[in-house]
Amino acid sequence: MVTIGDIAKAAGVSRSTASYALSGKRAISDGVRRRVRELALELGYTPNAGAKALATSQTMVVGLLAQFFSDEFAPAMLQYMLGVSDTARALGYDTLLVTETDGAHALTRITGSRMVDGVVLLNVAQDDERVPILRSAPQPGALVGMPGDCSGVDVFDLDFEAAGRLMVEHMHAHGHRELILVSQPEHVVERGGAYVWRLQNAALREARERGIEIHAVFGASRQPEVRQDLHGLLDAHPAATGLLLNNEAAAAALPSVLTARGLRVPEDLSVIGRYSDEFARTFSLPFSSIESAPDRLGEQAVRQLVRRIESPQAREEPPVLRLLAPEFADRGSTGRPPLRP
Amino acid sequence: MVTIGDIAKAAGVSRSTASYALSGKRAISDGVRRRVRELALELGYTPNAGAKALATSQTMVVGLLAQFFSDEFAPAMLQYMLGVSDTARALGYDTLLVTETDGAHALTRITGSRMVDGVVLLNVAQDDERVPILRSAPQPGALVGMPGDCSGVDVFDLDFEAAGRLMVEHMHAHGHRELILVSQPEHVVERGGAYVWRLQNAALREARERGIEIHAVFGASRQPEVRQDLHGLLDAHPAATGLLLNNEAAAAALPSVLTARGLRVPEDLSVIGRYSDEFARTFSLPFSSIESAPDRLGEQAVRQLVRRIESPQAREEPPVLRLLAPEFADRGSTGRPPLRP
DNA sequence: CTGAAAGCGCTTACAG
DNA sequence: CTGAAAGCGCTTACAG
Repeated sequence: MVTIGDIAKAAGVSRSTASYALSGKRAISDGVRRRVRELALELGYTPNAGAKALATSQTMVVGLLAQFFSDEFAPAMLQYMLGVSDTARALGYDTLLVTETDGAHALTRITGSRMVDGVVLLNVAQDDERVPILRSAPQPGALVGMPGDCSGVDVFDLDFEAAGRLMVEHMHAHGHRELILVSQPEHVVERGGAYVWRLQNAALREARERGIEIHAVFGASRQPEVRQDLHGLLDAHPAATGLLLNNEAAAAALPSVLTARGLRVPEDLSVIGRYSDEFARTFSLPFSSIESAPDRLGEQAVRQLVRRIESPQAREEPPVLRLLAPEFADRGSTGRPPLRP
Repeated sequence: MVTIGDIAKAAGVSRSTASYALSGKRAISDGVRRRVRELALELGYTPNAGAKALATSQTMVVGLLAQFFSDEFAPAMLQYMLGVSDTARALGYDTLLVTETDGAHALTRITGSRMVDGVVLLNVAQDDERVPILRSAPQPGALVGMPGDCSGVDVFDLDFEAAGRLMVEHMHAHGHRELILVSQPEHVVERGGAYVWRLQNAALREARERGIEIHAVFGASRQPEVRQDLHGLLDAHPAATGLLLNNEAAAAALPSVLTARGLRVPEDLSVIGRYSDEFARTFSLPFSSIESAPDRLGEQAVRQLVRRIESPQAREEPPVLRLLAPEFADRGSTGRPPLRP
C-alpha cells in the first residue's frame, strides 16, 4: 500500500509538506505542489480512510438505518434509500446501510464506534426506540418520518394531514358524498406508524365539515389478502363513489380488483392514492395520487444532516421539522360520481 | 469520548492489559478481566472503528455496489441488497452501500482508501468495467452475475442456461409446440446483460431439439410500453400456446393484459416466468416461475467473500464459479395447450 | 515556504 | 500474568 510517506520520499519533501500539497491547506511552492500531486497520481495514492478518520474525527460516511417489516410493502422503501445514498454521495459522503432488525442496537454500534458522521433514520415510528439513542449520540441525526417527540433531531415528512384534507376536498369538489379510505394495516399503526392516523383523522374532520361520509378501514399490506379486503369493502359500501388509498399494496392490487368487478375509473368510481410517481410507473397505476416524494424527503434529510455535520454554527441551530406540502399528481382518476338509479 | 485509556486508568491497569482483557487474546487474571469488562460496560466504551481499522487493517465492512439503470426494473434489486446486507451483518460485517452511476470510480475509491475488507458487485455485465478494477484491488471480491472473464473473482449466478432448458422442457411435457419468449429489453443486452443470451440461446437449442417453435423477442422494461409489447406479441402469434418471460416488468404487466384479452391461465395460455417468490407475492403474480433466488445468491456471495477475508488459505484458493440450479415454483400456470378448431 | 514532532485510539510483538 | 513501547497512516499546531 502506498502511503503519504512514500509520496513524500519520492518527492524529496517531508510528510507534512506532502500532506499540505495535497490538501491545499497551506501555501506550498508551485514546483513542490505539482511534483507531489503528479507523484500521488502516478503511484496511485489514496489516503487511508481509517487513518484520516482517526486524525480528523471525520469519516465522510453517513449511516442509513432502514427497517423492513414483513407486513410492510418493501418496494416503496428503495426510493427513500436511493434518495439518501445519491444525495450523500453528491455531497462527498458514502453511505453505511444498516438493515438490522434491531435498529436501536445497530445505531448504538455505529455511532459509538464513530463509523459515521451522522445518521438518517427511515421509517420512523411514533415511539421509536432509535430516536432517544440518536438524540444522545455525539453525531447529528435526521429522520424521515415523524416521531412523537421531535426534540433534538431534524424531522422530514410528508404533511399527511394536509394530504388527508386534500384528498377529501378534491373528492368533494367533484361532488362525491360517500367515500372509502383504506389505510395501512393495523399492525403498522400499532407499531407506531402515526402518519396513518394523521392522514385519517384529518380526512375524517374535513369530511365532517363538508358533510361527507367516510368509511375508514385498515387494509392488508400483502397480496392476496388486500385484494379480498378491497372486494369486501366495495361490497359493503355500494353507495360509496370515491376510494382513497393510504396503502401502497392496496393501490397495486386495485386494477385487477376493478377489472374483476367490471368497474371503470372514473366513470364508476373515483380513486386517489398516496404514493410516489416512480411507484405509479412501476406498478402501472392509472390513479391520481398525492405524491409521497421519497426521493425528495431523503435528499432533504441528508442535506440538512450534512449542514449540521460540516458547520459548527448549524449544529447549534434548533431542530427543524419540515413537512412537505402534498402535491396532487393528476392521472385522471377522479370525476363526477355516477348517477344512481 | 471514552477510550481504552480511560478504561485502563479506571481499572488501574495498562492499556495493553485492558485491550487483552477485552479481546481475550491472551491470558488475563480473572479479577482484572472482570473489572475491565465491567468498567467498559459501565462507561459505555465502544472501540473507535477508525483506530481499530488502522491498527488491524480490518474494517469489518464490506462494500456493496449496486447499479440502477433507468431502463431496468428496480424492485428486483432490493432483494439482492437485503440478501447481502443481512448476511454480512450476521457474519459481523457492516455494509457500505454504493449506488453511484460511475461504479468503476466508486470501486477505486472504496478499495483504494481501505474503507472495506471486500466487495460484492451486483448486476454484473458481460464486459463490466468494475471487474478488472476489483481483480487488481487488494481486497477479495464476489460477483452476483456472470462477467465474460471470471478470473480472479468469485462468481455467483443463476444457471440461466439450465433455466432456459427447464422452461422449454416443461412446456414440451405439457404438449406445447409453439412458444413466445419475452426477454429483457435490448438495452440490457447491449449493456452486457449476458444472462439474457444465456437463457435465450439455451431455450432455442432445447426447442430445436424437441421440434418446438419459439418466437424470441425483447420486451420493454417499463410500463406501459411492455404492456403494448405483450399485446403485440399475442396478436402476432395467435398459434402460440405458451409464454416464457425472462423479464420482470413483463411478468408484472401480464395479468392486466390477460384480463383485457379475456385469456385464462392455463386454459388458454400457459405461462412460466423467471423471478423470485418474493416478487411474485409483491406483484400478486399467479404464474409458475423459475426462482431467481436473489436472497440466496446475495448470501452465498457474502459467505464466500467473508471466507476469503478471514482466512489466508481461503484467499489462495482458485476462484469459484457457482451457478445455482434453477428451481421450478409451481403456481399452476401451465397445462395442456387448448384444442384449436 | 518547509520540517520535525505530537497525537488521534487502537493492537501486538517484546520483555519481564 | 502484566507493562512499556512501537506502530498503523494520517493531520496539524509549533518552530523556524
